[in-house]
Amino acid sequence: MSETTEKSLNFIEQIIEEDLKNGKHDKRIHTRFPPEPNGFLHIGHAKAIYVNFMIAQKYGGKTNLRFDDTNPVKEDTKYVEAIKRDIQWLGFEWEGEPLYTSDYFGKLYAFAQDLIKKGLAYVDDQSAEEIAQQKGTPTEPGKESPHRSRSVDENLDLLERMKNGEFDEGSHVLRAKIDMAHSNMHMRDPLMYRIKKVTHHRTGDDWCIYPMYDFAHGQSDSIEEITHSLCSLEFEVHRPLYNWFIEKLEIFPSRQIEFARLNLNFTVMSKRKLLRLVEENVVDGWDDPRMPTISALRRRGYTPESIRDFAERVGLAKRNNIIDLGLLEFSIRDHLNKIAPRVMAVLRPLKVVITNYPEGKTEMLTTENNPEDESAGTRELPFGREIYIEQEDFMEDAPKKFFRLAPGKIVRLKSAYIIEYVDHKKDAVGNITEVHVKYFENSRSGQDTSGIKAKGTLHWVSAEHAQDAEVRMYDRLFNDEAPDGHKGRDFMEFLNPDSLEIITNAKVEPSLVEAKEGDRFQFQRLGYFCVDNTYSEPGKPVFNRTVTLKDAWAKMQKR
RNA sequence: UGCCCCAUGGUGUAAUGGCAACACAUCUGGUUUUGGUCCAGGUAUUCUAGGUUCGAGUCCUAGUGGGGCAACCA
Repeated sequence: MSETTEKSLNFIEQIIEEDLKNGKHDKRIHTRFPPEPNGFLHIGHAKAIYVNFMIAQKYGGKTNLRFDDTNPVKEDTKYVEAIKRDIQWLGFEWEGEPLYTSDYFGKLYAFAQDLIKKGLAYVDDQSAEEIAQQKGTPTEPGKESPHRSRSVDENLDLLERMKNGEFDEGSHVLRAKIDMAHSNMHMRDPLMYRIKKVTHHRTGDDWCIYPMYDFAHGQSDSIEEITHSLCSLEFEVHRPLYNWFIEKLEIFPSRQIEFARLNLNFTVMSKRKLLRLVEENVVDGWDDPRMPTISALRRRGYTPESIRDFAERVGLAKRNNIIDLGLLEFSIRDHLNKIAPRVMAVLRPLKVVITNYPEGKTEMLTTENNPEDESAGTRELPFGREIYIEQEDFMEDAPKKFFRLAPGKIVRLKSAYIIEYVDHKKDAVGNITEVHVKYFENSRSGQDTSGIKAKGTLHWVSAEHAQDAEVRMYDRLFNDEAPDGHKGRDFMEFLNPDSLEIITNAKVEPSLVEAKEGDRFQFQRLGYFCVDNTYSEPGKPVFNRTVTLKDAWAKMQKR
């Protein structure tokens, strides 16, 4: 037996294990993920998806995918497709076919009739304004509607006529009869149905009335016999109403449990704000790699594994939280470090001439594809008299701790030779245009007999063989930790003007020309990059920077 | 000034009345043909005040602080 360090349970797992112990629901566990198809899924949803699917998986249960489509004004089939794709990409499989709240419109209508018959619901023909006014405030009780005590038959008839489209939008609603003085605002005769003469993406024009969230969600859970209905903290105050409907309708008692949603610093997460970024063309669309959406993370080069790992690491509790973006970056670096092939790419090329290397000679050098993974094998890299190195890897006046190329310095070219500075040239305005070095012939990688110790190692590409490539350097969209956390200031004020830098003349090793959409690489010493799925063309890949490498040198320079 | 929820290092999450720990971040050092990875180590934590108890981060009360609730949205 191996020693397994027992991982402690989160509060939902504790509830579930208690239920299991008590034999509740015949020890069955069934969760659901209930998105409204009115926008794209983001990293916050990824956590909710992870929580729902992993908890069911852990206890041998099932997870439904249910589209909460009760408001046809905002919903659309195109979002249904995007949501399904994102969940599958994350690696989760829902039980059976996707479900829809709209599938239950008939049952919900019957539930409404049932409540009317029990004297627990009534049709109100006041305006939205009047109803809002009578609702009271958190500190003052509300007033009862003058229509509150209509007869069962009259209510039944009015509801029927609402359904049949005999009334205008806004003229009538169905309300639950609970308590207009209740301390919980949601219990003050909440709306159950409103008239909307709008075509629904699935039921078409079958219905003129649509149920409100509170009269749809819990009952849908119940119809599907969901045992544990997990949702975010904001629905905590809805729980008494959720339970009220279930109790009065005498239907399957699903249990709602709330947990804290994910918040990330340096970003915004609300659909409304993300939509604004898209509509005002601040970004390139919902899947712009700077967005926190699942589709953007995918395009940026994040792996499903890394997002699941992140969701695991952020934990699960009821405390409001703001997760450091650095944790997400840790998760993707950690995964990519293990799987991404290392390649040579120079973003800002500086020509280096090896003056003692034979002109016209090309030799092939062997380099490992991934030092973390022996099975990744090796490949050949062409080397010649002229190469490109990174501009920032040469300094005319270098400080002591600069372990790169500079007057008087010796460095190793990764997988190639050790070189020594000889000379450099500048243009009229003082830019360095070319560096001359000499190489040590007996220092070739793998067969180094020179005995020379080089302090630094540089990445490079052969000038003759290098290919031009476009590289998109993405950075955080906002330069403020909480862009939407400043009272009286718009989050757009905190946009990072440098969130995208497009480099069109990067030099990459020849093998990269064949890179395909979605391929991920580590550009040696620079970071992780992947082939963009939108701008790339066959033979002309465009690379997105997923994340930089950790950079101790940059950190040192800041100090 | 009503109701509900929450409070543990910088950020998250554990400790289920019995030695406050883990991850990320941060700092030192080592290894290294990536200033990456890896390895070793350090800094740093129970909101306040009472109470219960042999013993409280944990239970109780009050306070303080944070969040949520008054859409014909979900």
